[in-house]
Amino acid sequence: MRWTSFFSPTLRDAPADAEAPSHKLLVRGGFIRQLHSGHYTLLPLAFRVRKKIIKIVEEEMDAIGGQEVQMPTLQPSAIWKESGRWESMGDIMFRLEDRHGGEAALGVTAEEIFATVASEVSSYKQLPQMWYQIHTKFRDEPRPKSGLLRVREFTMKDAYSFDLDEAGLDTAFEKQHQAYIRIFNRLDLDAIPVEASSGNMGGSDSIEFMVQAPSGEDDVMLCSSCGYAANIEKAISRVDEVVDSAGPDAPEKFATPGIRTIVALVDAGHPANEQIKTMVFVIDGQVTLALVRGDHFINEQKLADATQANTIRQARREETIESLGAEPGSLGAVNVDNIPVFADHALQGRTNMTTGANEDDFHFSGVDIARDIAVDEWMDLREVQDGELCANCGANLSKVSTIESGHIFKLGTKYAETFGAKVLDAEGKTSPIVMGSYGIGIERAMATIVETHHDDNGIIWPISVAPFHVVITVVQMKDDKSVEIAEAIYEELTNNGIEVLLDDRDARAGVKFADAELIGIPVRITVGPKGIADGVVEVVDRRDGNMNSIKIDDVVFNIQDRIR
RNA sequence: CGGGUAGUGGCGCAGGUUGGUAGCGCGCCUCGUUCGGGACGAGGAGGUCGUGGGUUCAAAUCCCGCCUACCCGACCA
Repeated sequence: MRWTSFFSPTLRDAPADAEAPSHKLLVRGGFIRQLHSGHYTLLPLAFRVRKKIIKIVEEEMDAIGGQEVQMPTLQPSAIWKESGRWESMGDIMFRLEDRHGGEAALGVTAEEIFATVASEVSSYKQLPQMWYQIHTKFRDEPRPKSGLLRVREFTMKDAYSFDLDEAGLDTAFEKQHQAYIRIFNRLDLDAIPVEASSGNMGGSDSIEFMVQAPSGEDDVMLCSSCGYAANIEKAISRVDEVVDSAGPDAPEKFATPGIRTIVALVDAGHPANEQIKTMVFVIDGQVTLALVRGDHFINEQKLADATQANTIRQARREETIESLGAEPGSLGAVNVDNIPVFADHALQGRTNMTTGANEDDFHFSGVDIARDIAVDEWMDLREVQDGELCANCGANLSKVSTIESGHIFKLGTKYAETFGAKVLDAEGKTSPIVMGSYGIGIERAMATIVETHHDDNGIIWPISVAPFHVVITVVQMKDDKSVEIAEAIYEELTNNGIEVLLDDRDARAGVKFADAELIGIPVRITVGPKGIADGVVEVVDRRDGNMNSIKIDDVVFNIQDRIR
């Protein structure tokens, strides 16, 4: 490709509203342009990178027996209603009506459709199966941001496995896990597999592949000593024990005028770890209390997971007042029996604690949880904090910000049962197919690579996904000899299957160098009169800037060697 | 959804409080001189000032509504 006929509108300045490095560089480099919030046009450069990522993903999926298919993106509401996710997907789903008033949605993910197709499998002899597609997904994110990192329309590789039993699922899951490791290696992404919450996918185990980056939105707890790694929505740690002093025979109400927070109550002589923090949620329409220790923090996803909630939100002030009779700040679970109460494990067996009295400006002290609070269920609700101790080995946990690059789920039989995907086993018994689901966001992977592969001058693509392998910079377009040699090298490299961008623009060398570095081509060949006089061209490595003078006759071999 | 900021040529911005018919840098086009790290000179092209309404002789500027984008939050009970 010749630069003069290639569309790559580079900019000197990044748009003012870009924040993340990948956002700035992809816009500046002429890879992408925004159409509106969360929707981007992929220009030729980005499209080339996307294609390469897709190819790698396809090769690794095919290598573990994946069969590529394509499902419709416009989907009828019926299948989503059957699985219950027409409700539980909530506002994330783009919904629309056709001319007959039929409800439909744009695909967010495709478990329902794949399970529907899998209902044609009727014998265990046809299993296992593994199907995947690379297709557009639509998600009406509450807040698209950071260029390609969080968008509303994107390409996703979603794979689905179908097995006779749990053991088969384990095998498929492990194959995917290994394939993911290979994919991220080839993308040069240092992805850490972590234990994760399954969200509203349902199912048991799930593993996320997380890439550390400052612009990441997901927090992960890592143990440097034993390797424990978990999403903060799932992570656990050692809890420091508190020894309670003996309390009274019954809770004692006391006045706390103006005291509305844990901190204020600490100032009044009640240590935070001797308080009960009471939060009010509405879970699937039901007002519910969630309790954690005063110095702990609740993780809402943990509550959602533990209660298998479809929808969960914090209660509005009016709802709180109506159901408990007091304003936030004076809430508690003592004597509450008409509302479900869920409590964090760290509160189990605690006595002589302080909590709100459900009466404005009053609290209880001397609360014995077992005696005074009707806990309906104990669960893990506490969010691990940076620096807490690893539950496995006791070393320090550190909290790192990461980008979720892949997620694999063991789904179990939920979708198969709903959509009648069942087979007869060897004994002639009917059994539901056991499914797994495995996703990678293609454009997010692209942006993540930029997040982790750039310097002050621009992007540094790994060879495996670079839009071109080589850029030939002709320093002096007016120098016929330079042009002639550049053309010859261009032709020979191209004939050898190497992707070359020939910078034949009549621009100053500085401009050409800067653009080549900005768009991040891994290898640059500089052809100019200075080198030609000595019979050489310069070959520069984008990563380290190292420059080698190479004899013109040797340059093709040299390049082949580099990009192998 | 809540809070904040901002919409003026392709990109970055000024102008606005004090209304008078739009400007700067970069980029783009032409010519010339230059030419190994974002050149210089001369001459050009390009803007319904987000949008609808209002006030006024006159609105980018003042007033009201709406739209859009970005940032923070949507845990501190």
